[in-house]
Amino acid sequence: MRNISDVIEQYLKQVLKESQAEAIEIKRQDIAKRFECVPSQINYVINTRFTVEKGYLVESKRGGGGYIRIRRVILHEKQDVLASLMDILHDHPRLSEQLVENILIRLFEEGMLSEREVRLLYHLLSDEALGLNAEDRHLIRRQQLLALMKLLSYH
Amino acid sequence: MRNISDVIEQYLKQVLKESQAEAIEIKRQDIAKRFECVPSQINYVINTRFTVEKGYLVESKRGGGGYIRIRRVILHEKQDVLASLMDILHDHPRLSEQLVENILIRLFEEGMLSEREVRLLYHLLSDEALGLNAEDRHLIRRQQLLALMKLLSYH
DNA sequence: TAGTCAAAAGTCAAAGATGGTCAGAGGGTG
DNA sequence: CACCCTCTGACCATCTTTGACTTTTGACTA
Repeated sequence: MRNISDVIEQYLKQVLKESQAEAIEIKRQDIAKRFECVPSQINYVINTRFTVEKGYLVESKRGGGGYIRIRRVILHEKQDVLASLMDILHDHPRLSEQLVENILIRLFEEGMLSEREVRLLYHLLSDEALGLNAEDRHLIRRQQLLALMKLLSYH
Repeated sequence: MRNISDVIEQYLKQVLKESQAEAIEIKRQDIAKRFECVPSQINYVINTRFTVEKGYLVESKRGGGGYIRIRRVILHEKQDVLASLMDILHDHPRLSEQLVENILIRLFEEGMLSEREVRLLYHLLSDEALGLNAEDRHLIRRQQLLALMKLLSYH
């Protein structure tokens, strides 16, 4: 194998497969020692090989008893819908309440959000909830909608 | 289990559950001995795991016959839960990710949010979604949580 | 009754244990 | 040669553990 990142990637995927479970927990330090590399190499591998788009979810905790947990997830069938909605976000510098509503309703129609979830999210993203700093409202909405879509992109 | 704090947390919750009662009384020293740690470790566990927003109340007495009493707060009215959580929002100028998570989980435990809704909201309110403007993060979180609770109070 | 003492529990800050980030150096490939 | 991926290390953030010092309380004593 060409480089250590590929080796570590294969190793982690192997462990994940053998464990039968949908998730594994590792200690960054341990893996780094095993492959004789610096700890941040592990972050590099994770950031480049275990992304959401590739079907992985990573959580971690610092401090004593810390860990990195890698979870295998199944991607949602409607990636195309999400992609097109993200294009829309990209095309609109201003994310008005109206636009947010349209996007949420679209997600509902595609079966990706329940009616209650739409109501809930719309309420949180409303002008009223977000407050007066009109500039930032559009920014926050964009970021939160992106976070939403990232979450919806897998089961 | 990863670290002693988690172990002690589990132990106390187990005792609480088995006792049937809504409160248990422990001796700090005894618990510390049982888990071979310093007594102040118990305070750490209590301060980080048995917080008000998680639905626990802790009282204690020093001196001879001293004790620590941990009580699971059971509120029967949704309005009471929401009111107490709003008090908590009010008491915390900084709304960390951790606090937000605790509050959302509490709402789940009280039957006011589904698990999926918790995940959804948690992602929208995470540091990652809100971006680096640490100043405003706390403000946005407060406003959106208040909006959420207002919506939930209509039911 | 007031004072003293020992037995709890509380506080807090430092040390320890992890993981995260980022920018720059290093290397391989078209 | 240019560019993109990889690797490294210094510095940062967060959570846990520890211990010295403080406060509170009740019992015993003068």
